[in-house]
Amino acid sequence: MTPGASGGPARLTRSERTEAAILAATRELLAKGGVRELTVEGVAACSGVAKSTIYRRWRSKDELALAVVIDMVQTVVAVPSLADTRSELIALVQGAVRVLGKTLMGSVMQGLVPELATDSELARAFRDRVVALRVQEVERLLRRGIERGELRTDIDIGLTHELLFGAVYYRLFLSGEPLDRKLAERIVDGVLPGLLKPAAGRRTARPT
Amino acid sequence: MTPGASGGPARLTRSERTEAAILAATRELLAKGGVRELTVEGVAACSGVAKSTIYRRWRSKDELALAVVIDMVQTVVAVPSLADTRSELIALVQGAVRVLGKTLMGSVMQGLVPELATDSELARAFRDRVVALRVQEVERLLRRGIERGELRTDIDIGLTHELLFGAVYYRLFLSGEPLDRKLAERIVDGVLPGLLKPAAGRRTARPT
Amino acid sequence: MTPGASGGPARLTRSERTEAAILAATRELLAKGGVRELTVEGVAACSGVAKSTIYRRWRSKDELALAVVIDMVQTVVAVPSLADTRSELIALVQGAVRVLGKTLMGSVMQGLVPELATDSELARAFRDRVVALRVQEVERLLRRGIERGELRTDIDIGLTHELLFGAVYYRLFLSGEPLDRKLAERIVDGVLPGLLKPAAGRRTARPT
Amino acid sequence: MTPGASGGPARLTRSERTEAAILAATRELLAKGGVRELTVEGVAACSGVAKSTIYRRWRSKDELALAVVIDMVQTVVAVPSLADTRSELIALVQGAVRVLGKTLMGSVMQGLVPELATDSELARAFRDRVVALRVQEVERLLRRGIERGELRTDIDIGLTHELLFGAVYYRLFLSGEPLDRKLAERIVDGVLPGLLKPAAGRRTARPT
DNA sequence: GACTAAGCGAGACGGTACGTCGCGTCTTAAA
DNA sequence: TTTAAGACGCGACGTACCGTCTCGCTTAGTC
Repeated sequence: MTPGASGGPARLTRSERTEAAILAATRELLAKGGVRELTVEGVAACSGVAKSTIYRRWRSKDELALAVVIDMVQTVVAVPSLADTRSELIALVQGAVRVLGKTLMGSVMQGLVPELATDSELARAFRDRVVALRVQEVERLLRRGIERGELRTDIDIGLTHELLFGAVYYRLFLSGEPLDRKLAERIVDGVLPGLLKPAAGRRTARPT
Repeated sequence: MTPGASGGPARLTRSERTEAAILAATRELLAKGGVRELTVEGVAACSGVAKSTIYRRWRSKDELALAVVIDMVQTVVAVPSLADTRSELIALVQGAVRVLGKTLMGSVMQGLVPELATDSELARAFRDRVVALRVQEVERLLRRGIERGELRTDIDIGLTHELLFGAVYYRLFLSGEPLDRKLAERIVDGVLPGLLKPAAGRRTARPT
Repeated sequence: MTPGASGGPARLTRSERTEAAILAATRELLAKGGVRELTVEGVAACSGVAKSTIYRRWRSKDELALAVVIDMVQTVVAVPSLADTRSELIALVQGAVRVLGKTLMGSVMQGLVPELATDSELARAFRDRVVALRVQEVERLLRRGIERGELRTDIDIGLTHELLFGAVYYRLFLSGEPLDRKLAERIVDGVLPGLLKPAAGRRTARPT
Repeated sequence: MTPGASGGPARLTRSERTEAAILAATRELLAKGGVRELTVEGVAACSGVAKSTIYRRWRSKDELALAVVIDMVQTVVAVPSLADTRSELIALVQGAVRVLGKTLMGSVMQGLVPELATDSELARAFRDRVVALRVQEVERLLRRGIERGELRTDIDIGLTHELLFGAVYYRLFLSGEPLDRKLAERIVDGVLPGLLKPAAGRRTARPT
């Protein structure tokens, strides 16, 4: 096929091909070994690219890793409309459980934690491009639940989001418990009572 | 009579003094710089101890860091008996919030995450010596609440523990929201409804 | 025109400059201290080169030392034609006596002995590049003597070479006797009778 | 047997047993590995003796090694009277060839060279206790030959000793040629002509 | 269609830290 | 009180990557 031929996928310039190779190699090496064992020399060898070419594009190994990681992480699947809010929340949490437990996203996130702690610019990017999306999705589902009359109107959306996902990441990062199929349901059932419209005469521990 | 047996602090052997110096230096260097910038050579220089002496006690830099970290982390403050379970749970969570937000424990825990992911032996140690303590404390409080008649009898203790602490660590690790004074209370109030004894005719989302 | 191509000393590439610096430093440090006290770190510091750069070129400290040593040793001065074989042999041996006794070659050779014993590859290199040259030179002189009619035709060249130099090295390595000016002459006069053409009726101890 | 019982081999004190164990272990480790791979820690482990006990007796690793080596080396077998001087010299040289080629004495001597170069006290000990014995033995044989009328009366004994043994050590240390059975004979036949009584009318290259 | 400068591969370089080994000294507990 | 066991300070080892730096060789674009 001649260069610039229409129809097919745009012919990539050398520079673009190079960048793609680097990113692919980085992803591959992240998969086995995680951030901890990722080395620039490894990426260079695996991608057939010179080390200097990598450094021409990313200032450091961490920047490269994080570019890839952020790119992977920001994929968020919107939850379709289901019968009730409980089902929708379970679907949402289940999505996170699955991607963290079954793909390399889990180890990627583990490696990401100290980077976020160190690099405030990265932390902001992560909040804006990843966390915010999750909050929005939670908000969307909760608002729908409120409209349906299922949920209280004074829900703390940010907190709910933190409870739902916090428990998942707690397993991933610290407790080491498995990310299994029942987890999402249990989490939602633990959080949901605080979201539901109070029944008449319902007893509560909240201070008056 | 054993030398130094009376009165003052027990006379330390050289070996003990050495170990103490290493740990102190490690703690100091962890404080500024975190796990990321901790080096064995730095610890050696700072503690006035030979590198080989450090390696005689810990197999690697990570093991040293983690020994210190685990040692710091496993300090769990038992929650005293308070008026009600809500107050006690808030006190428990507030303890974690404070230590993670105000001391270097926060950054230490951030650095710990990828280590736990990599080193399964360490992960087990962490679970046994840190997570398990937390679970026990949650269990103690919840059992007391059940005995008092405040709480349901079929509580999922593990899940509760994950919800309570998961949200705290989620802020620390990912969302970057501040670990402030109101957090513990909000978390507990988000989780508590699922723990309370159901009032008669209470509406629930749980499947029958 | 290539930079520096005309006239002056050829412009060296960085790599060449580096190698030269390493070798110079090694020679300098060998001079004071000998092989025993030579360290790669010392060479690195003295040459302003990184340790890793040294290890990129030589597999170990010994290899470096020996590369330099071999390089120094393989300088063999060809003996010019003199009046007779005796004078030529004396000149040859005297050359070895002088370089071993007056330069640092002596201590270098002392340090070389256990290396040769340990490293068979090195031993081969030494035999091929140093010993062989000496044998050749002895052979050249002896053949000339045979052509002149001075020497027997059935001389054992290898043995002669070993006798001539063995005595020199024996002093250097073991007996500690000085390598003085008369030594070469005495050695040659001890060996020469076995090389000369037998006079008629000459008495010999050799078995028939 | 009760302590101090007379008759049997003297009961060794603990100190003597310890020393013997150290020496035995040193000899054993010298056998495999040579001086180069001899370590004090190895000797301690192999002899079941504490390192500090070794250092109480020898100031350094080298001293220990050399004590053992010297002890081994100074074993010189006196050559019995044979038919003629040639046979006796061959027997003498053959003794050295055999012990250097077939036992660990060869590698021991190789390792000894740089030590002798470094440690002048050791060098003197070696000369006095080893070299001198060899010279004496050569002298004894040569004097007998002179008395028999076989040899010239103005023989340079020291030189002869250096020629005879130098060639052997030259092979061992530098040329790497095998120490085989013919070697001693060839060496002696190379040196002997210079020792024999000159036949009448014999041609010589010596200056008048 | 040749020319040129930017981009690239290759990989050497100065560094920093790693974890190891062996030295010779020093401490401690036991005999 | 002497010794065995072994921890200690030290210094060098050889390795792995870091991020920088030359080098020629492509390879697009410009004339």
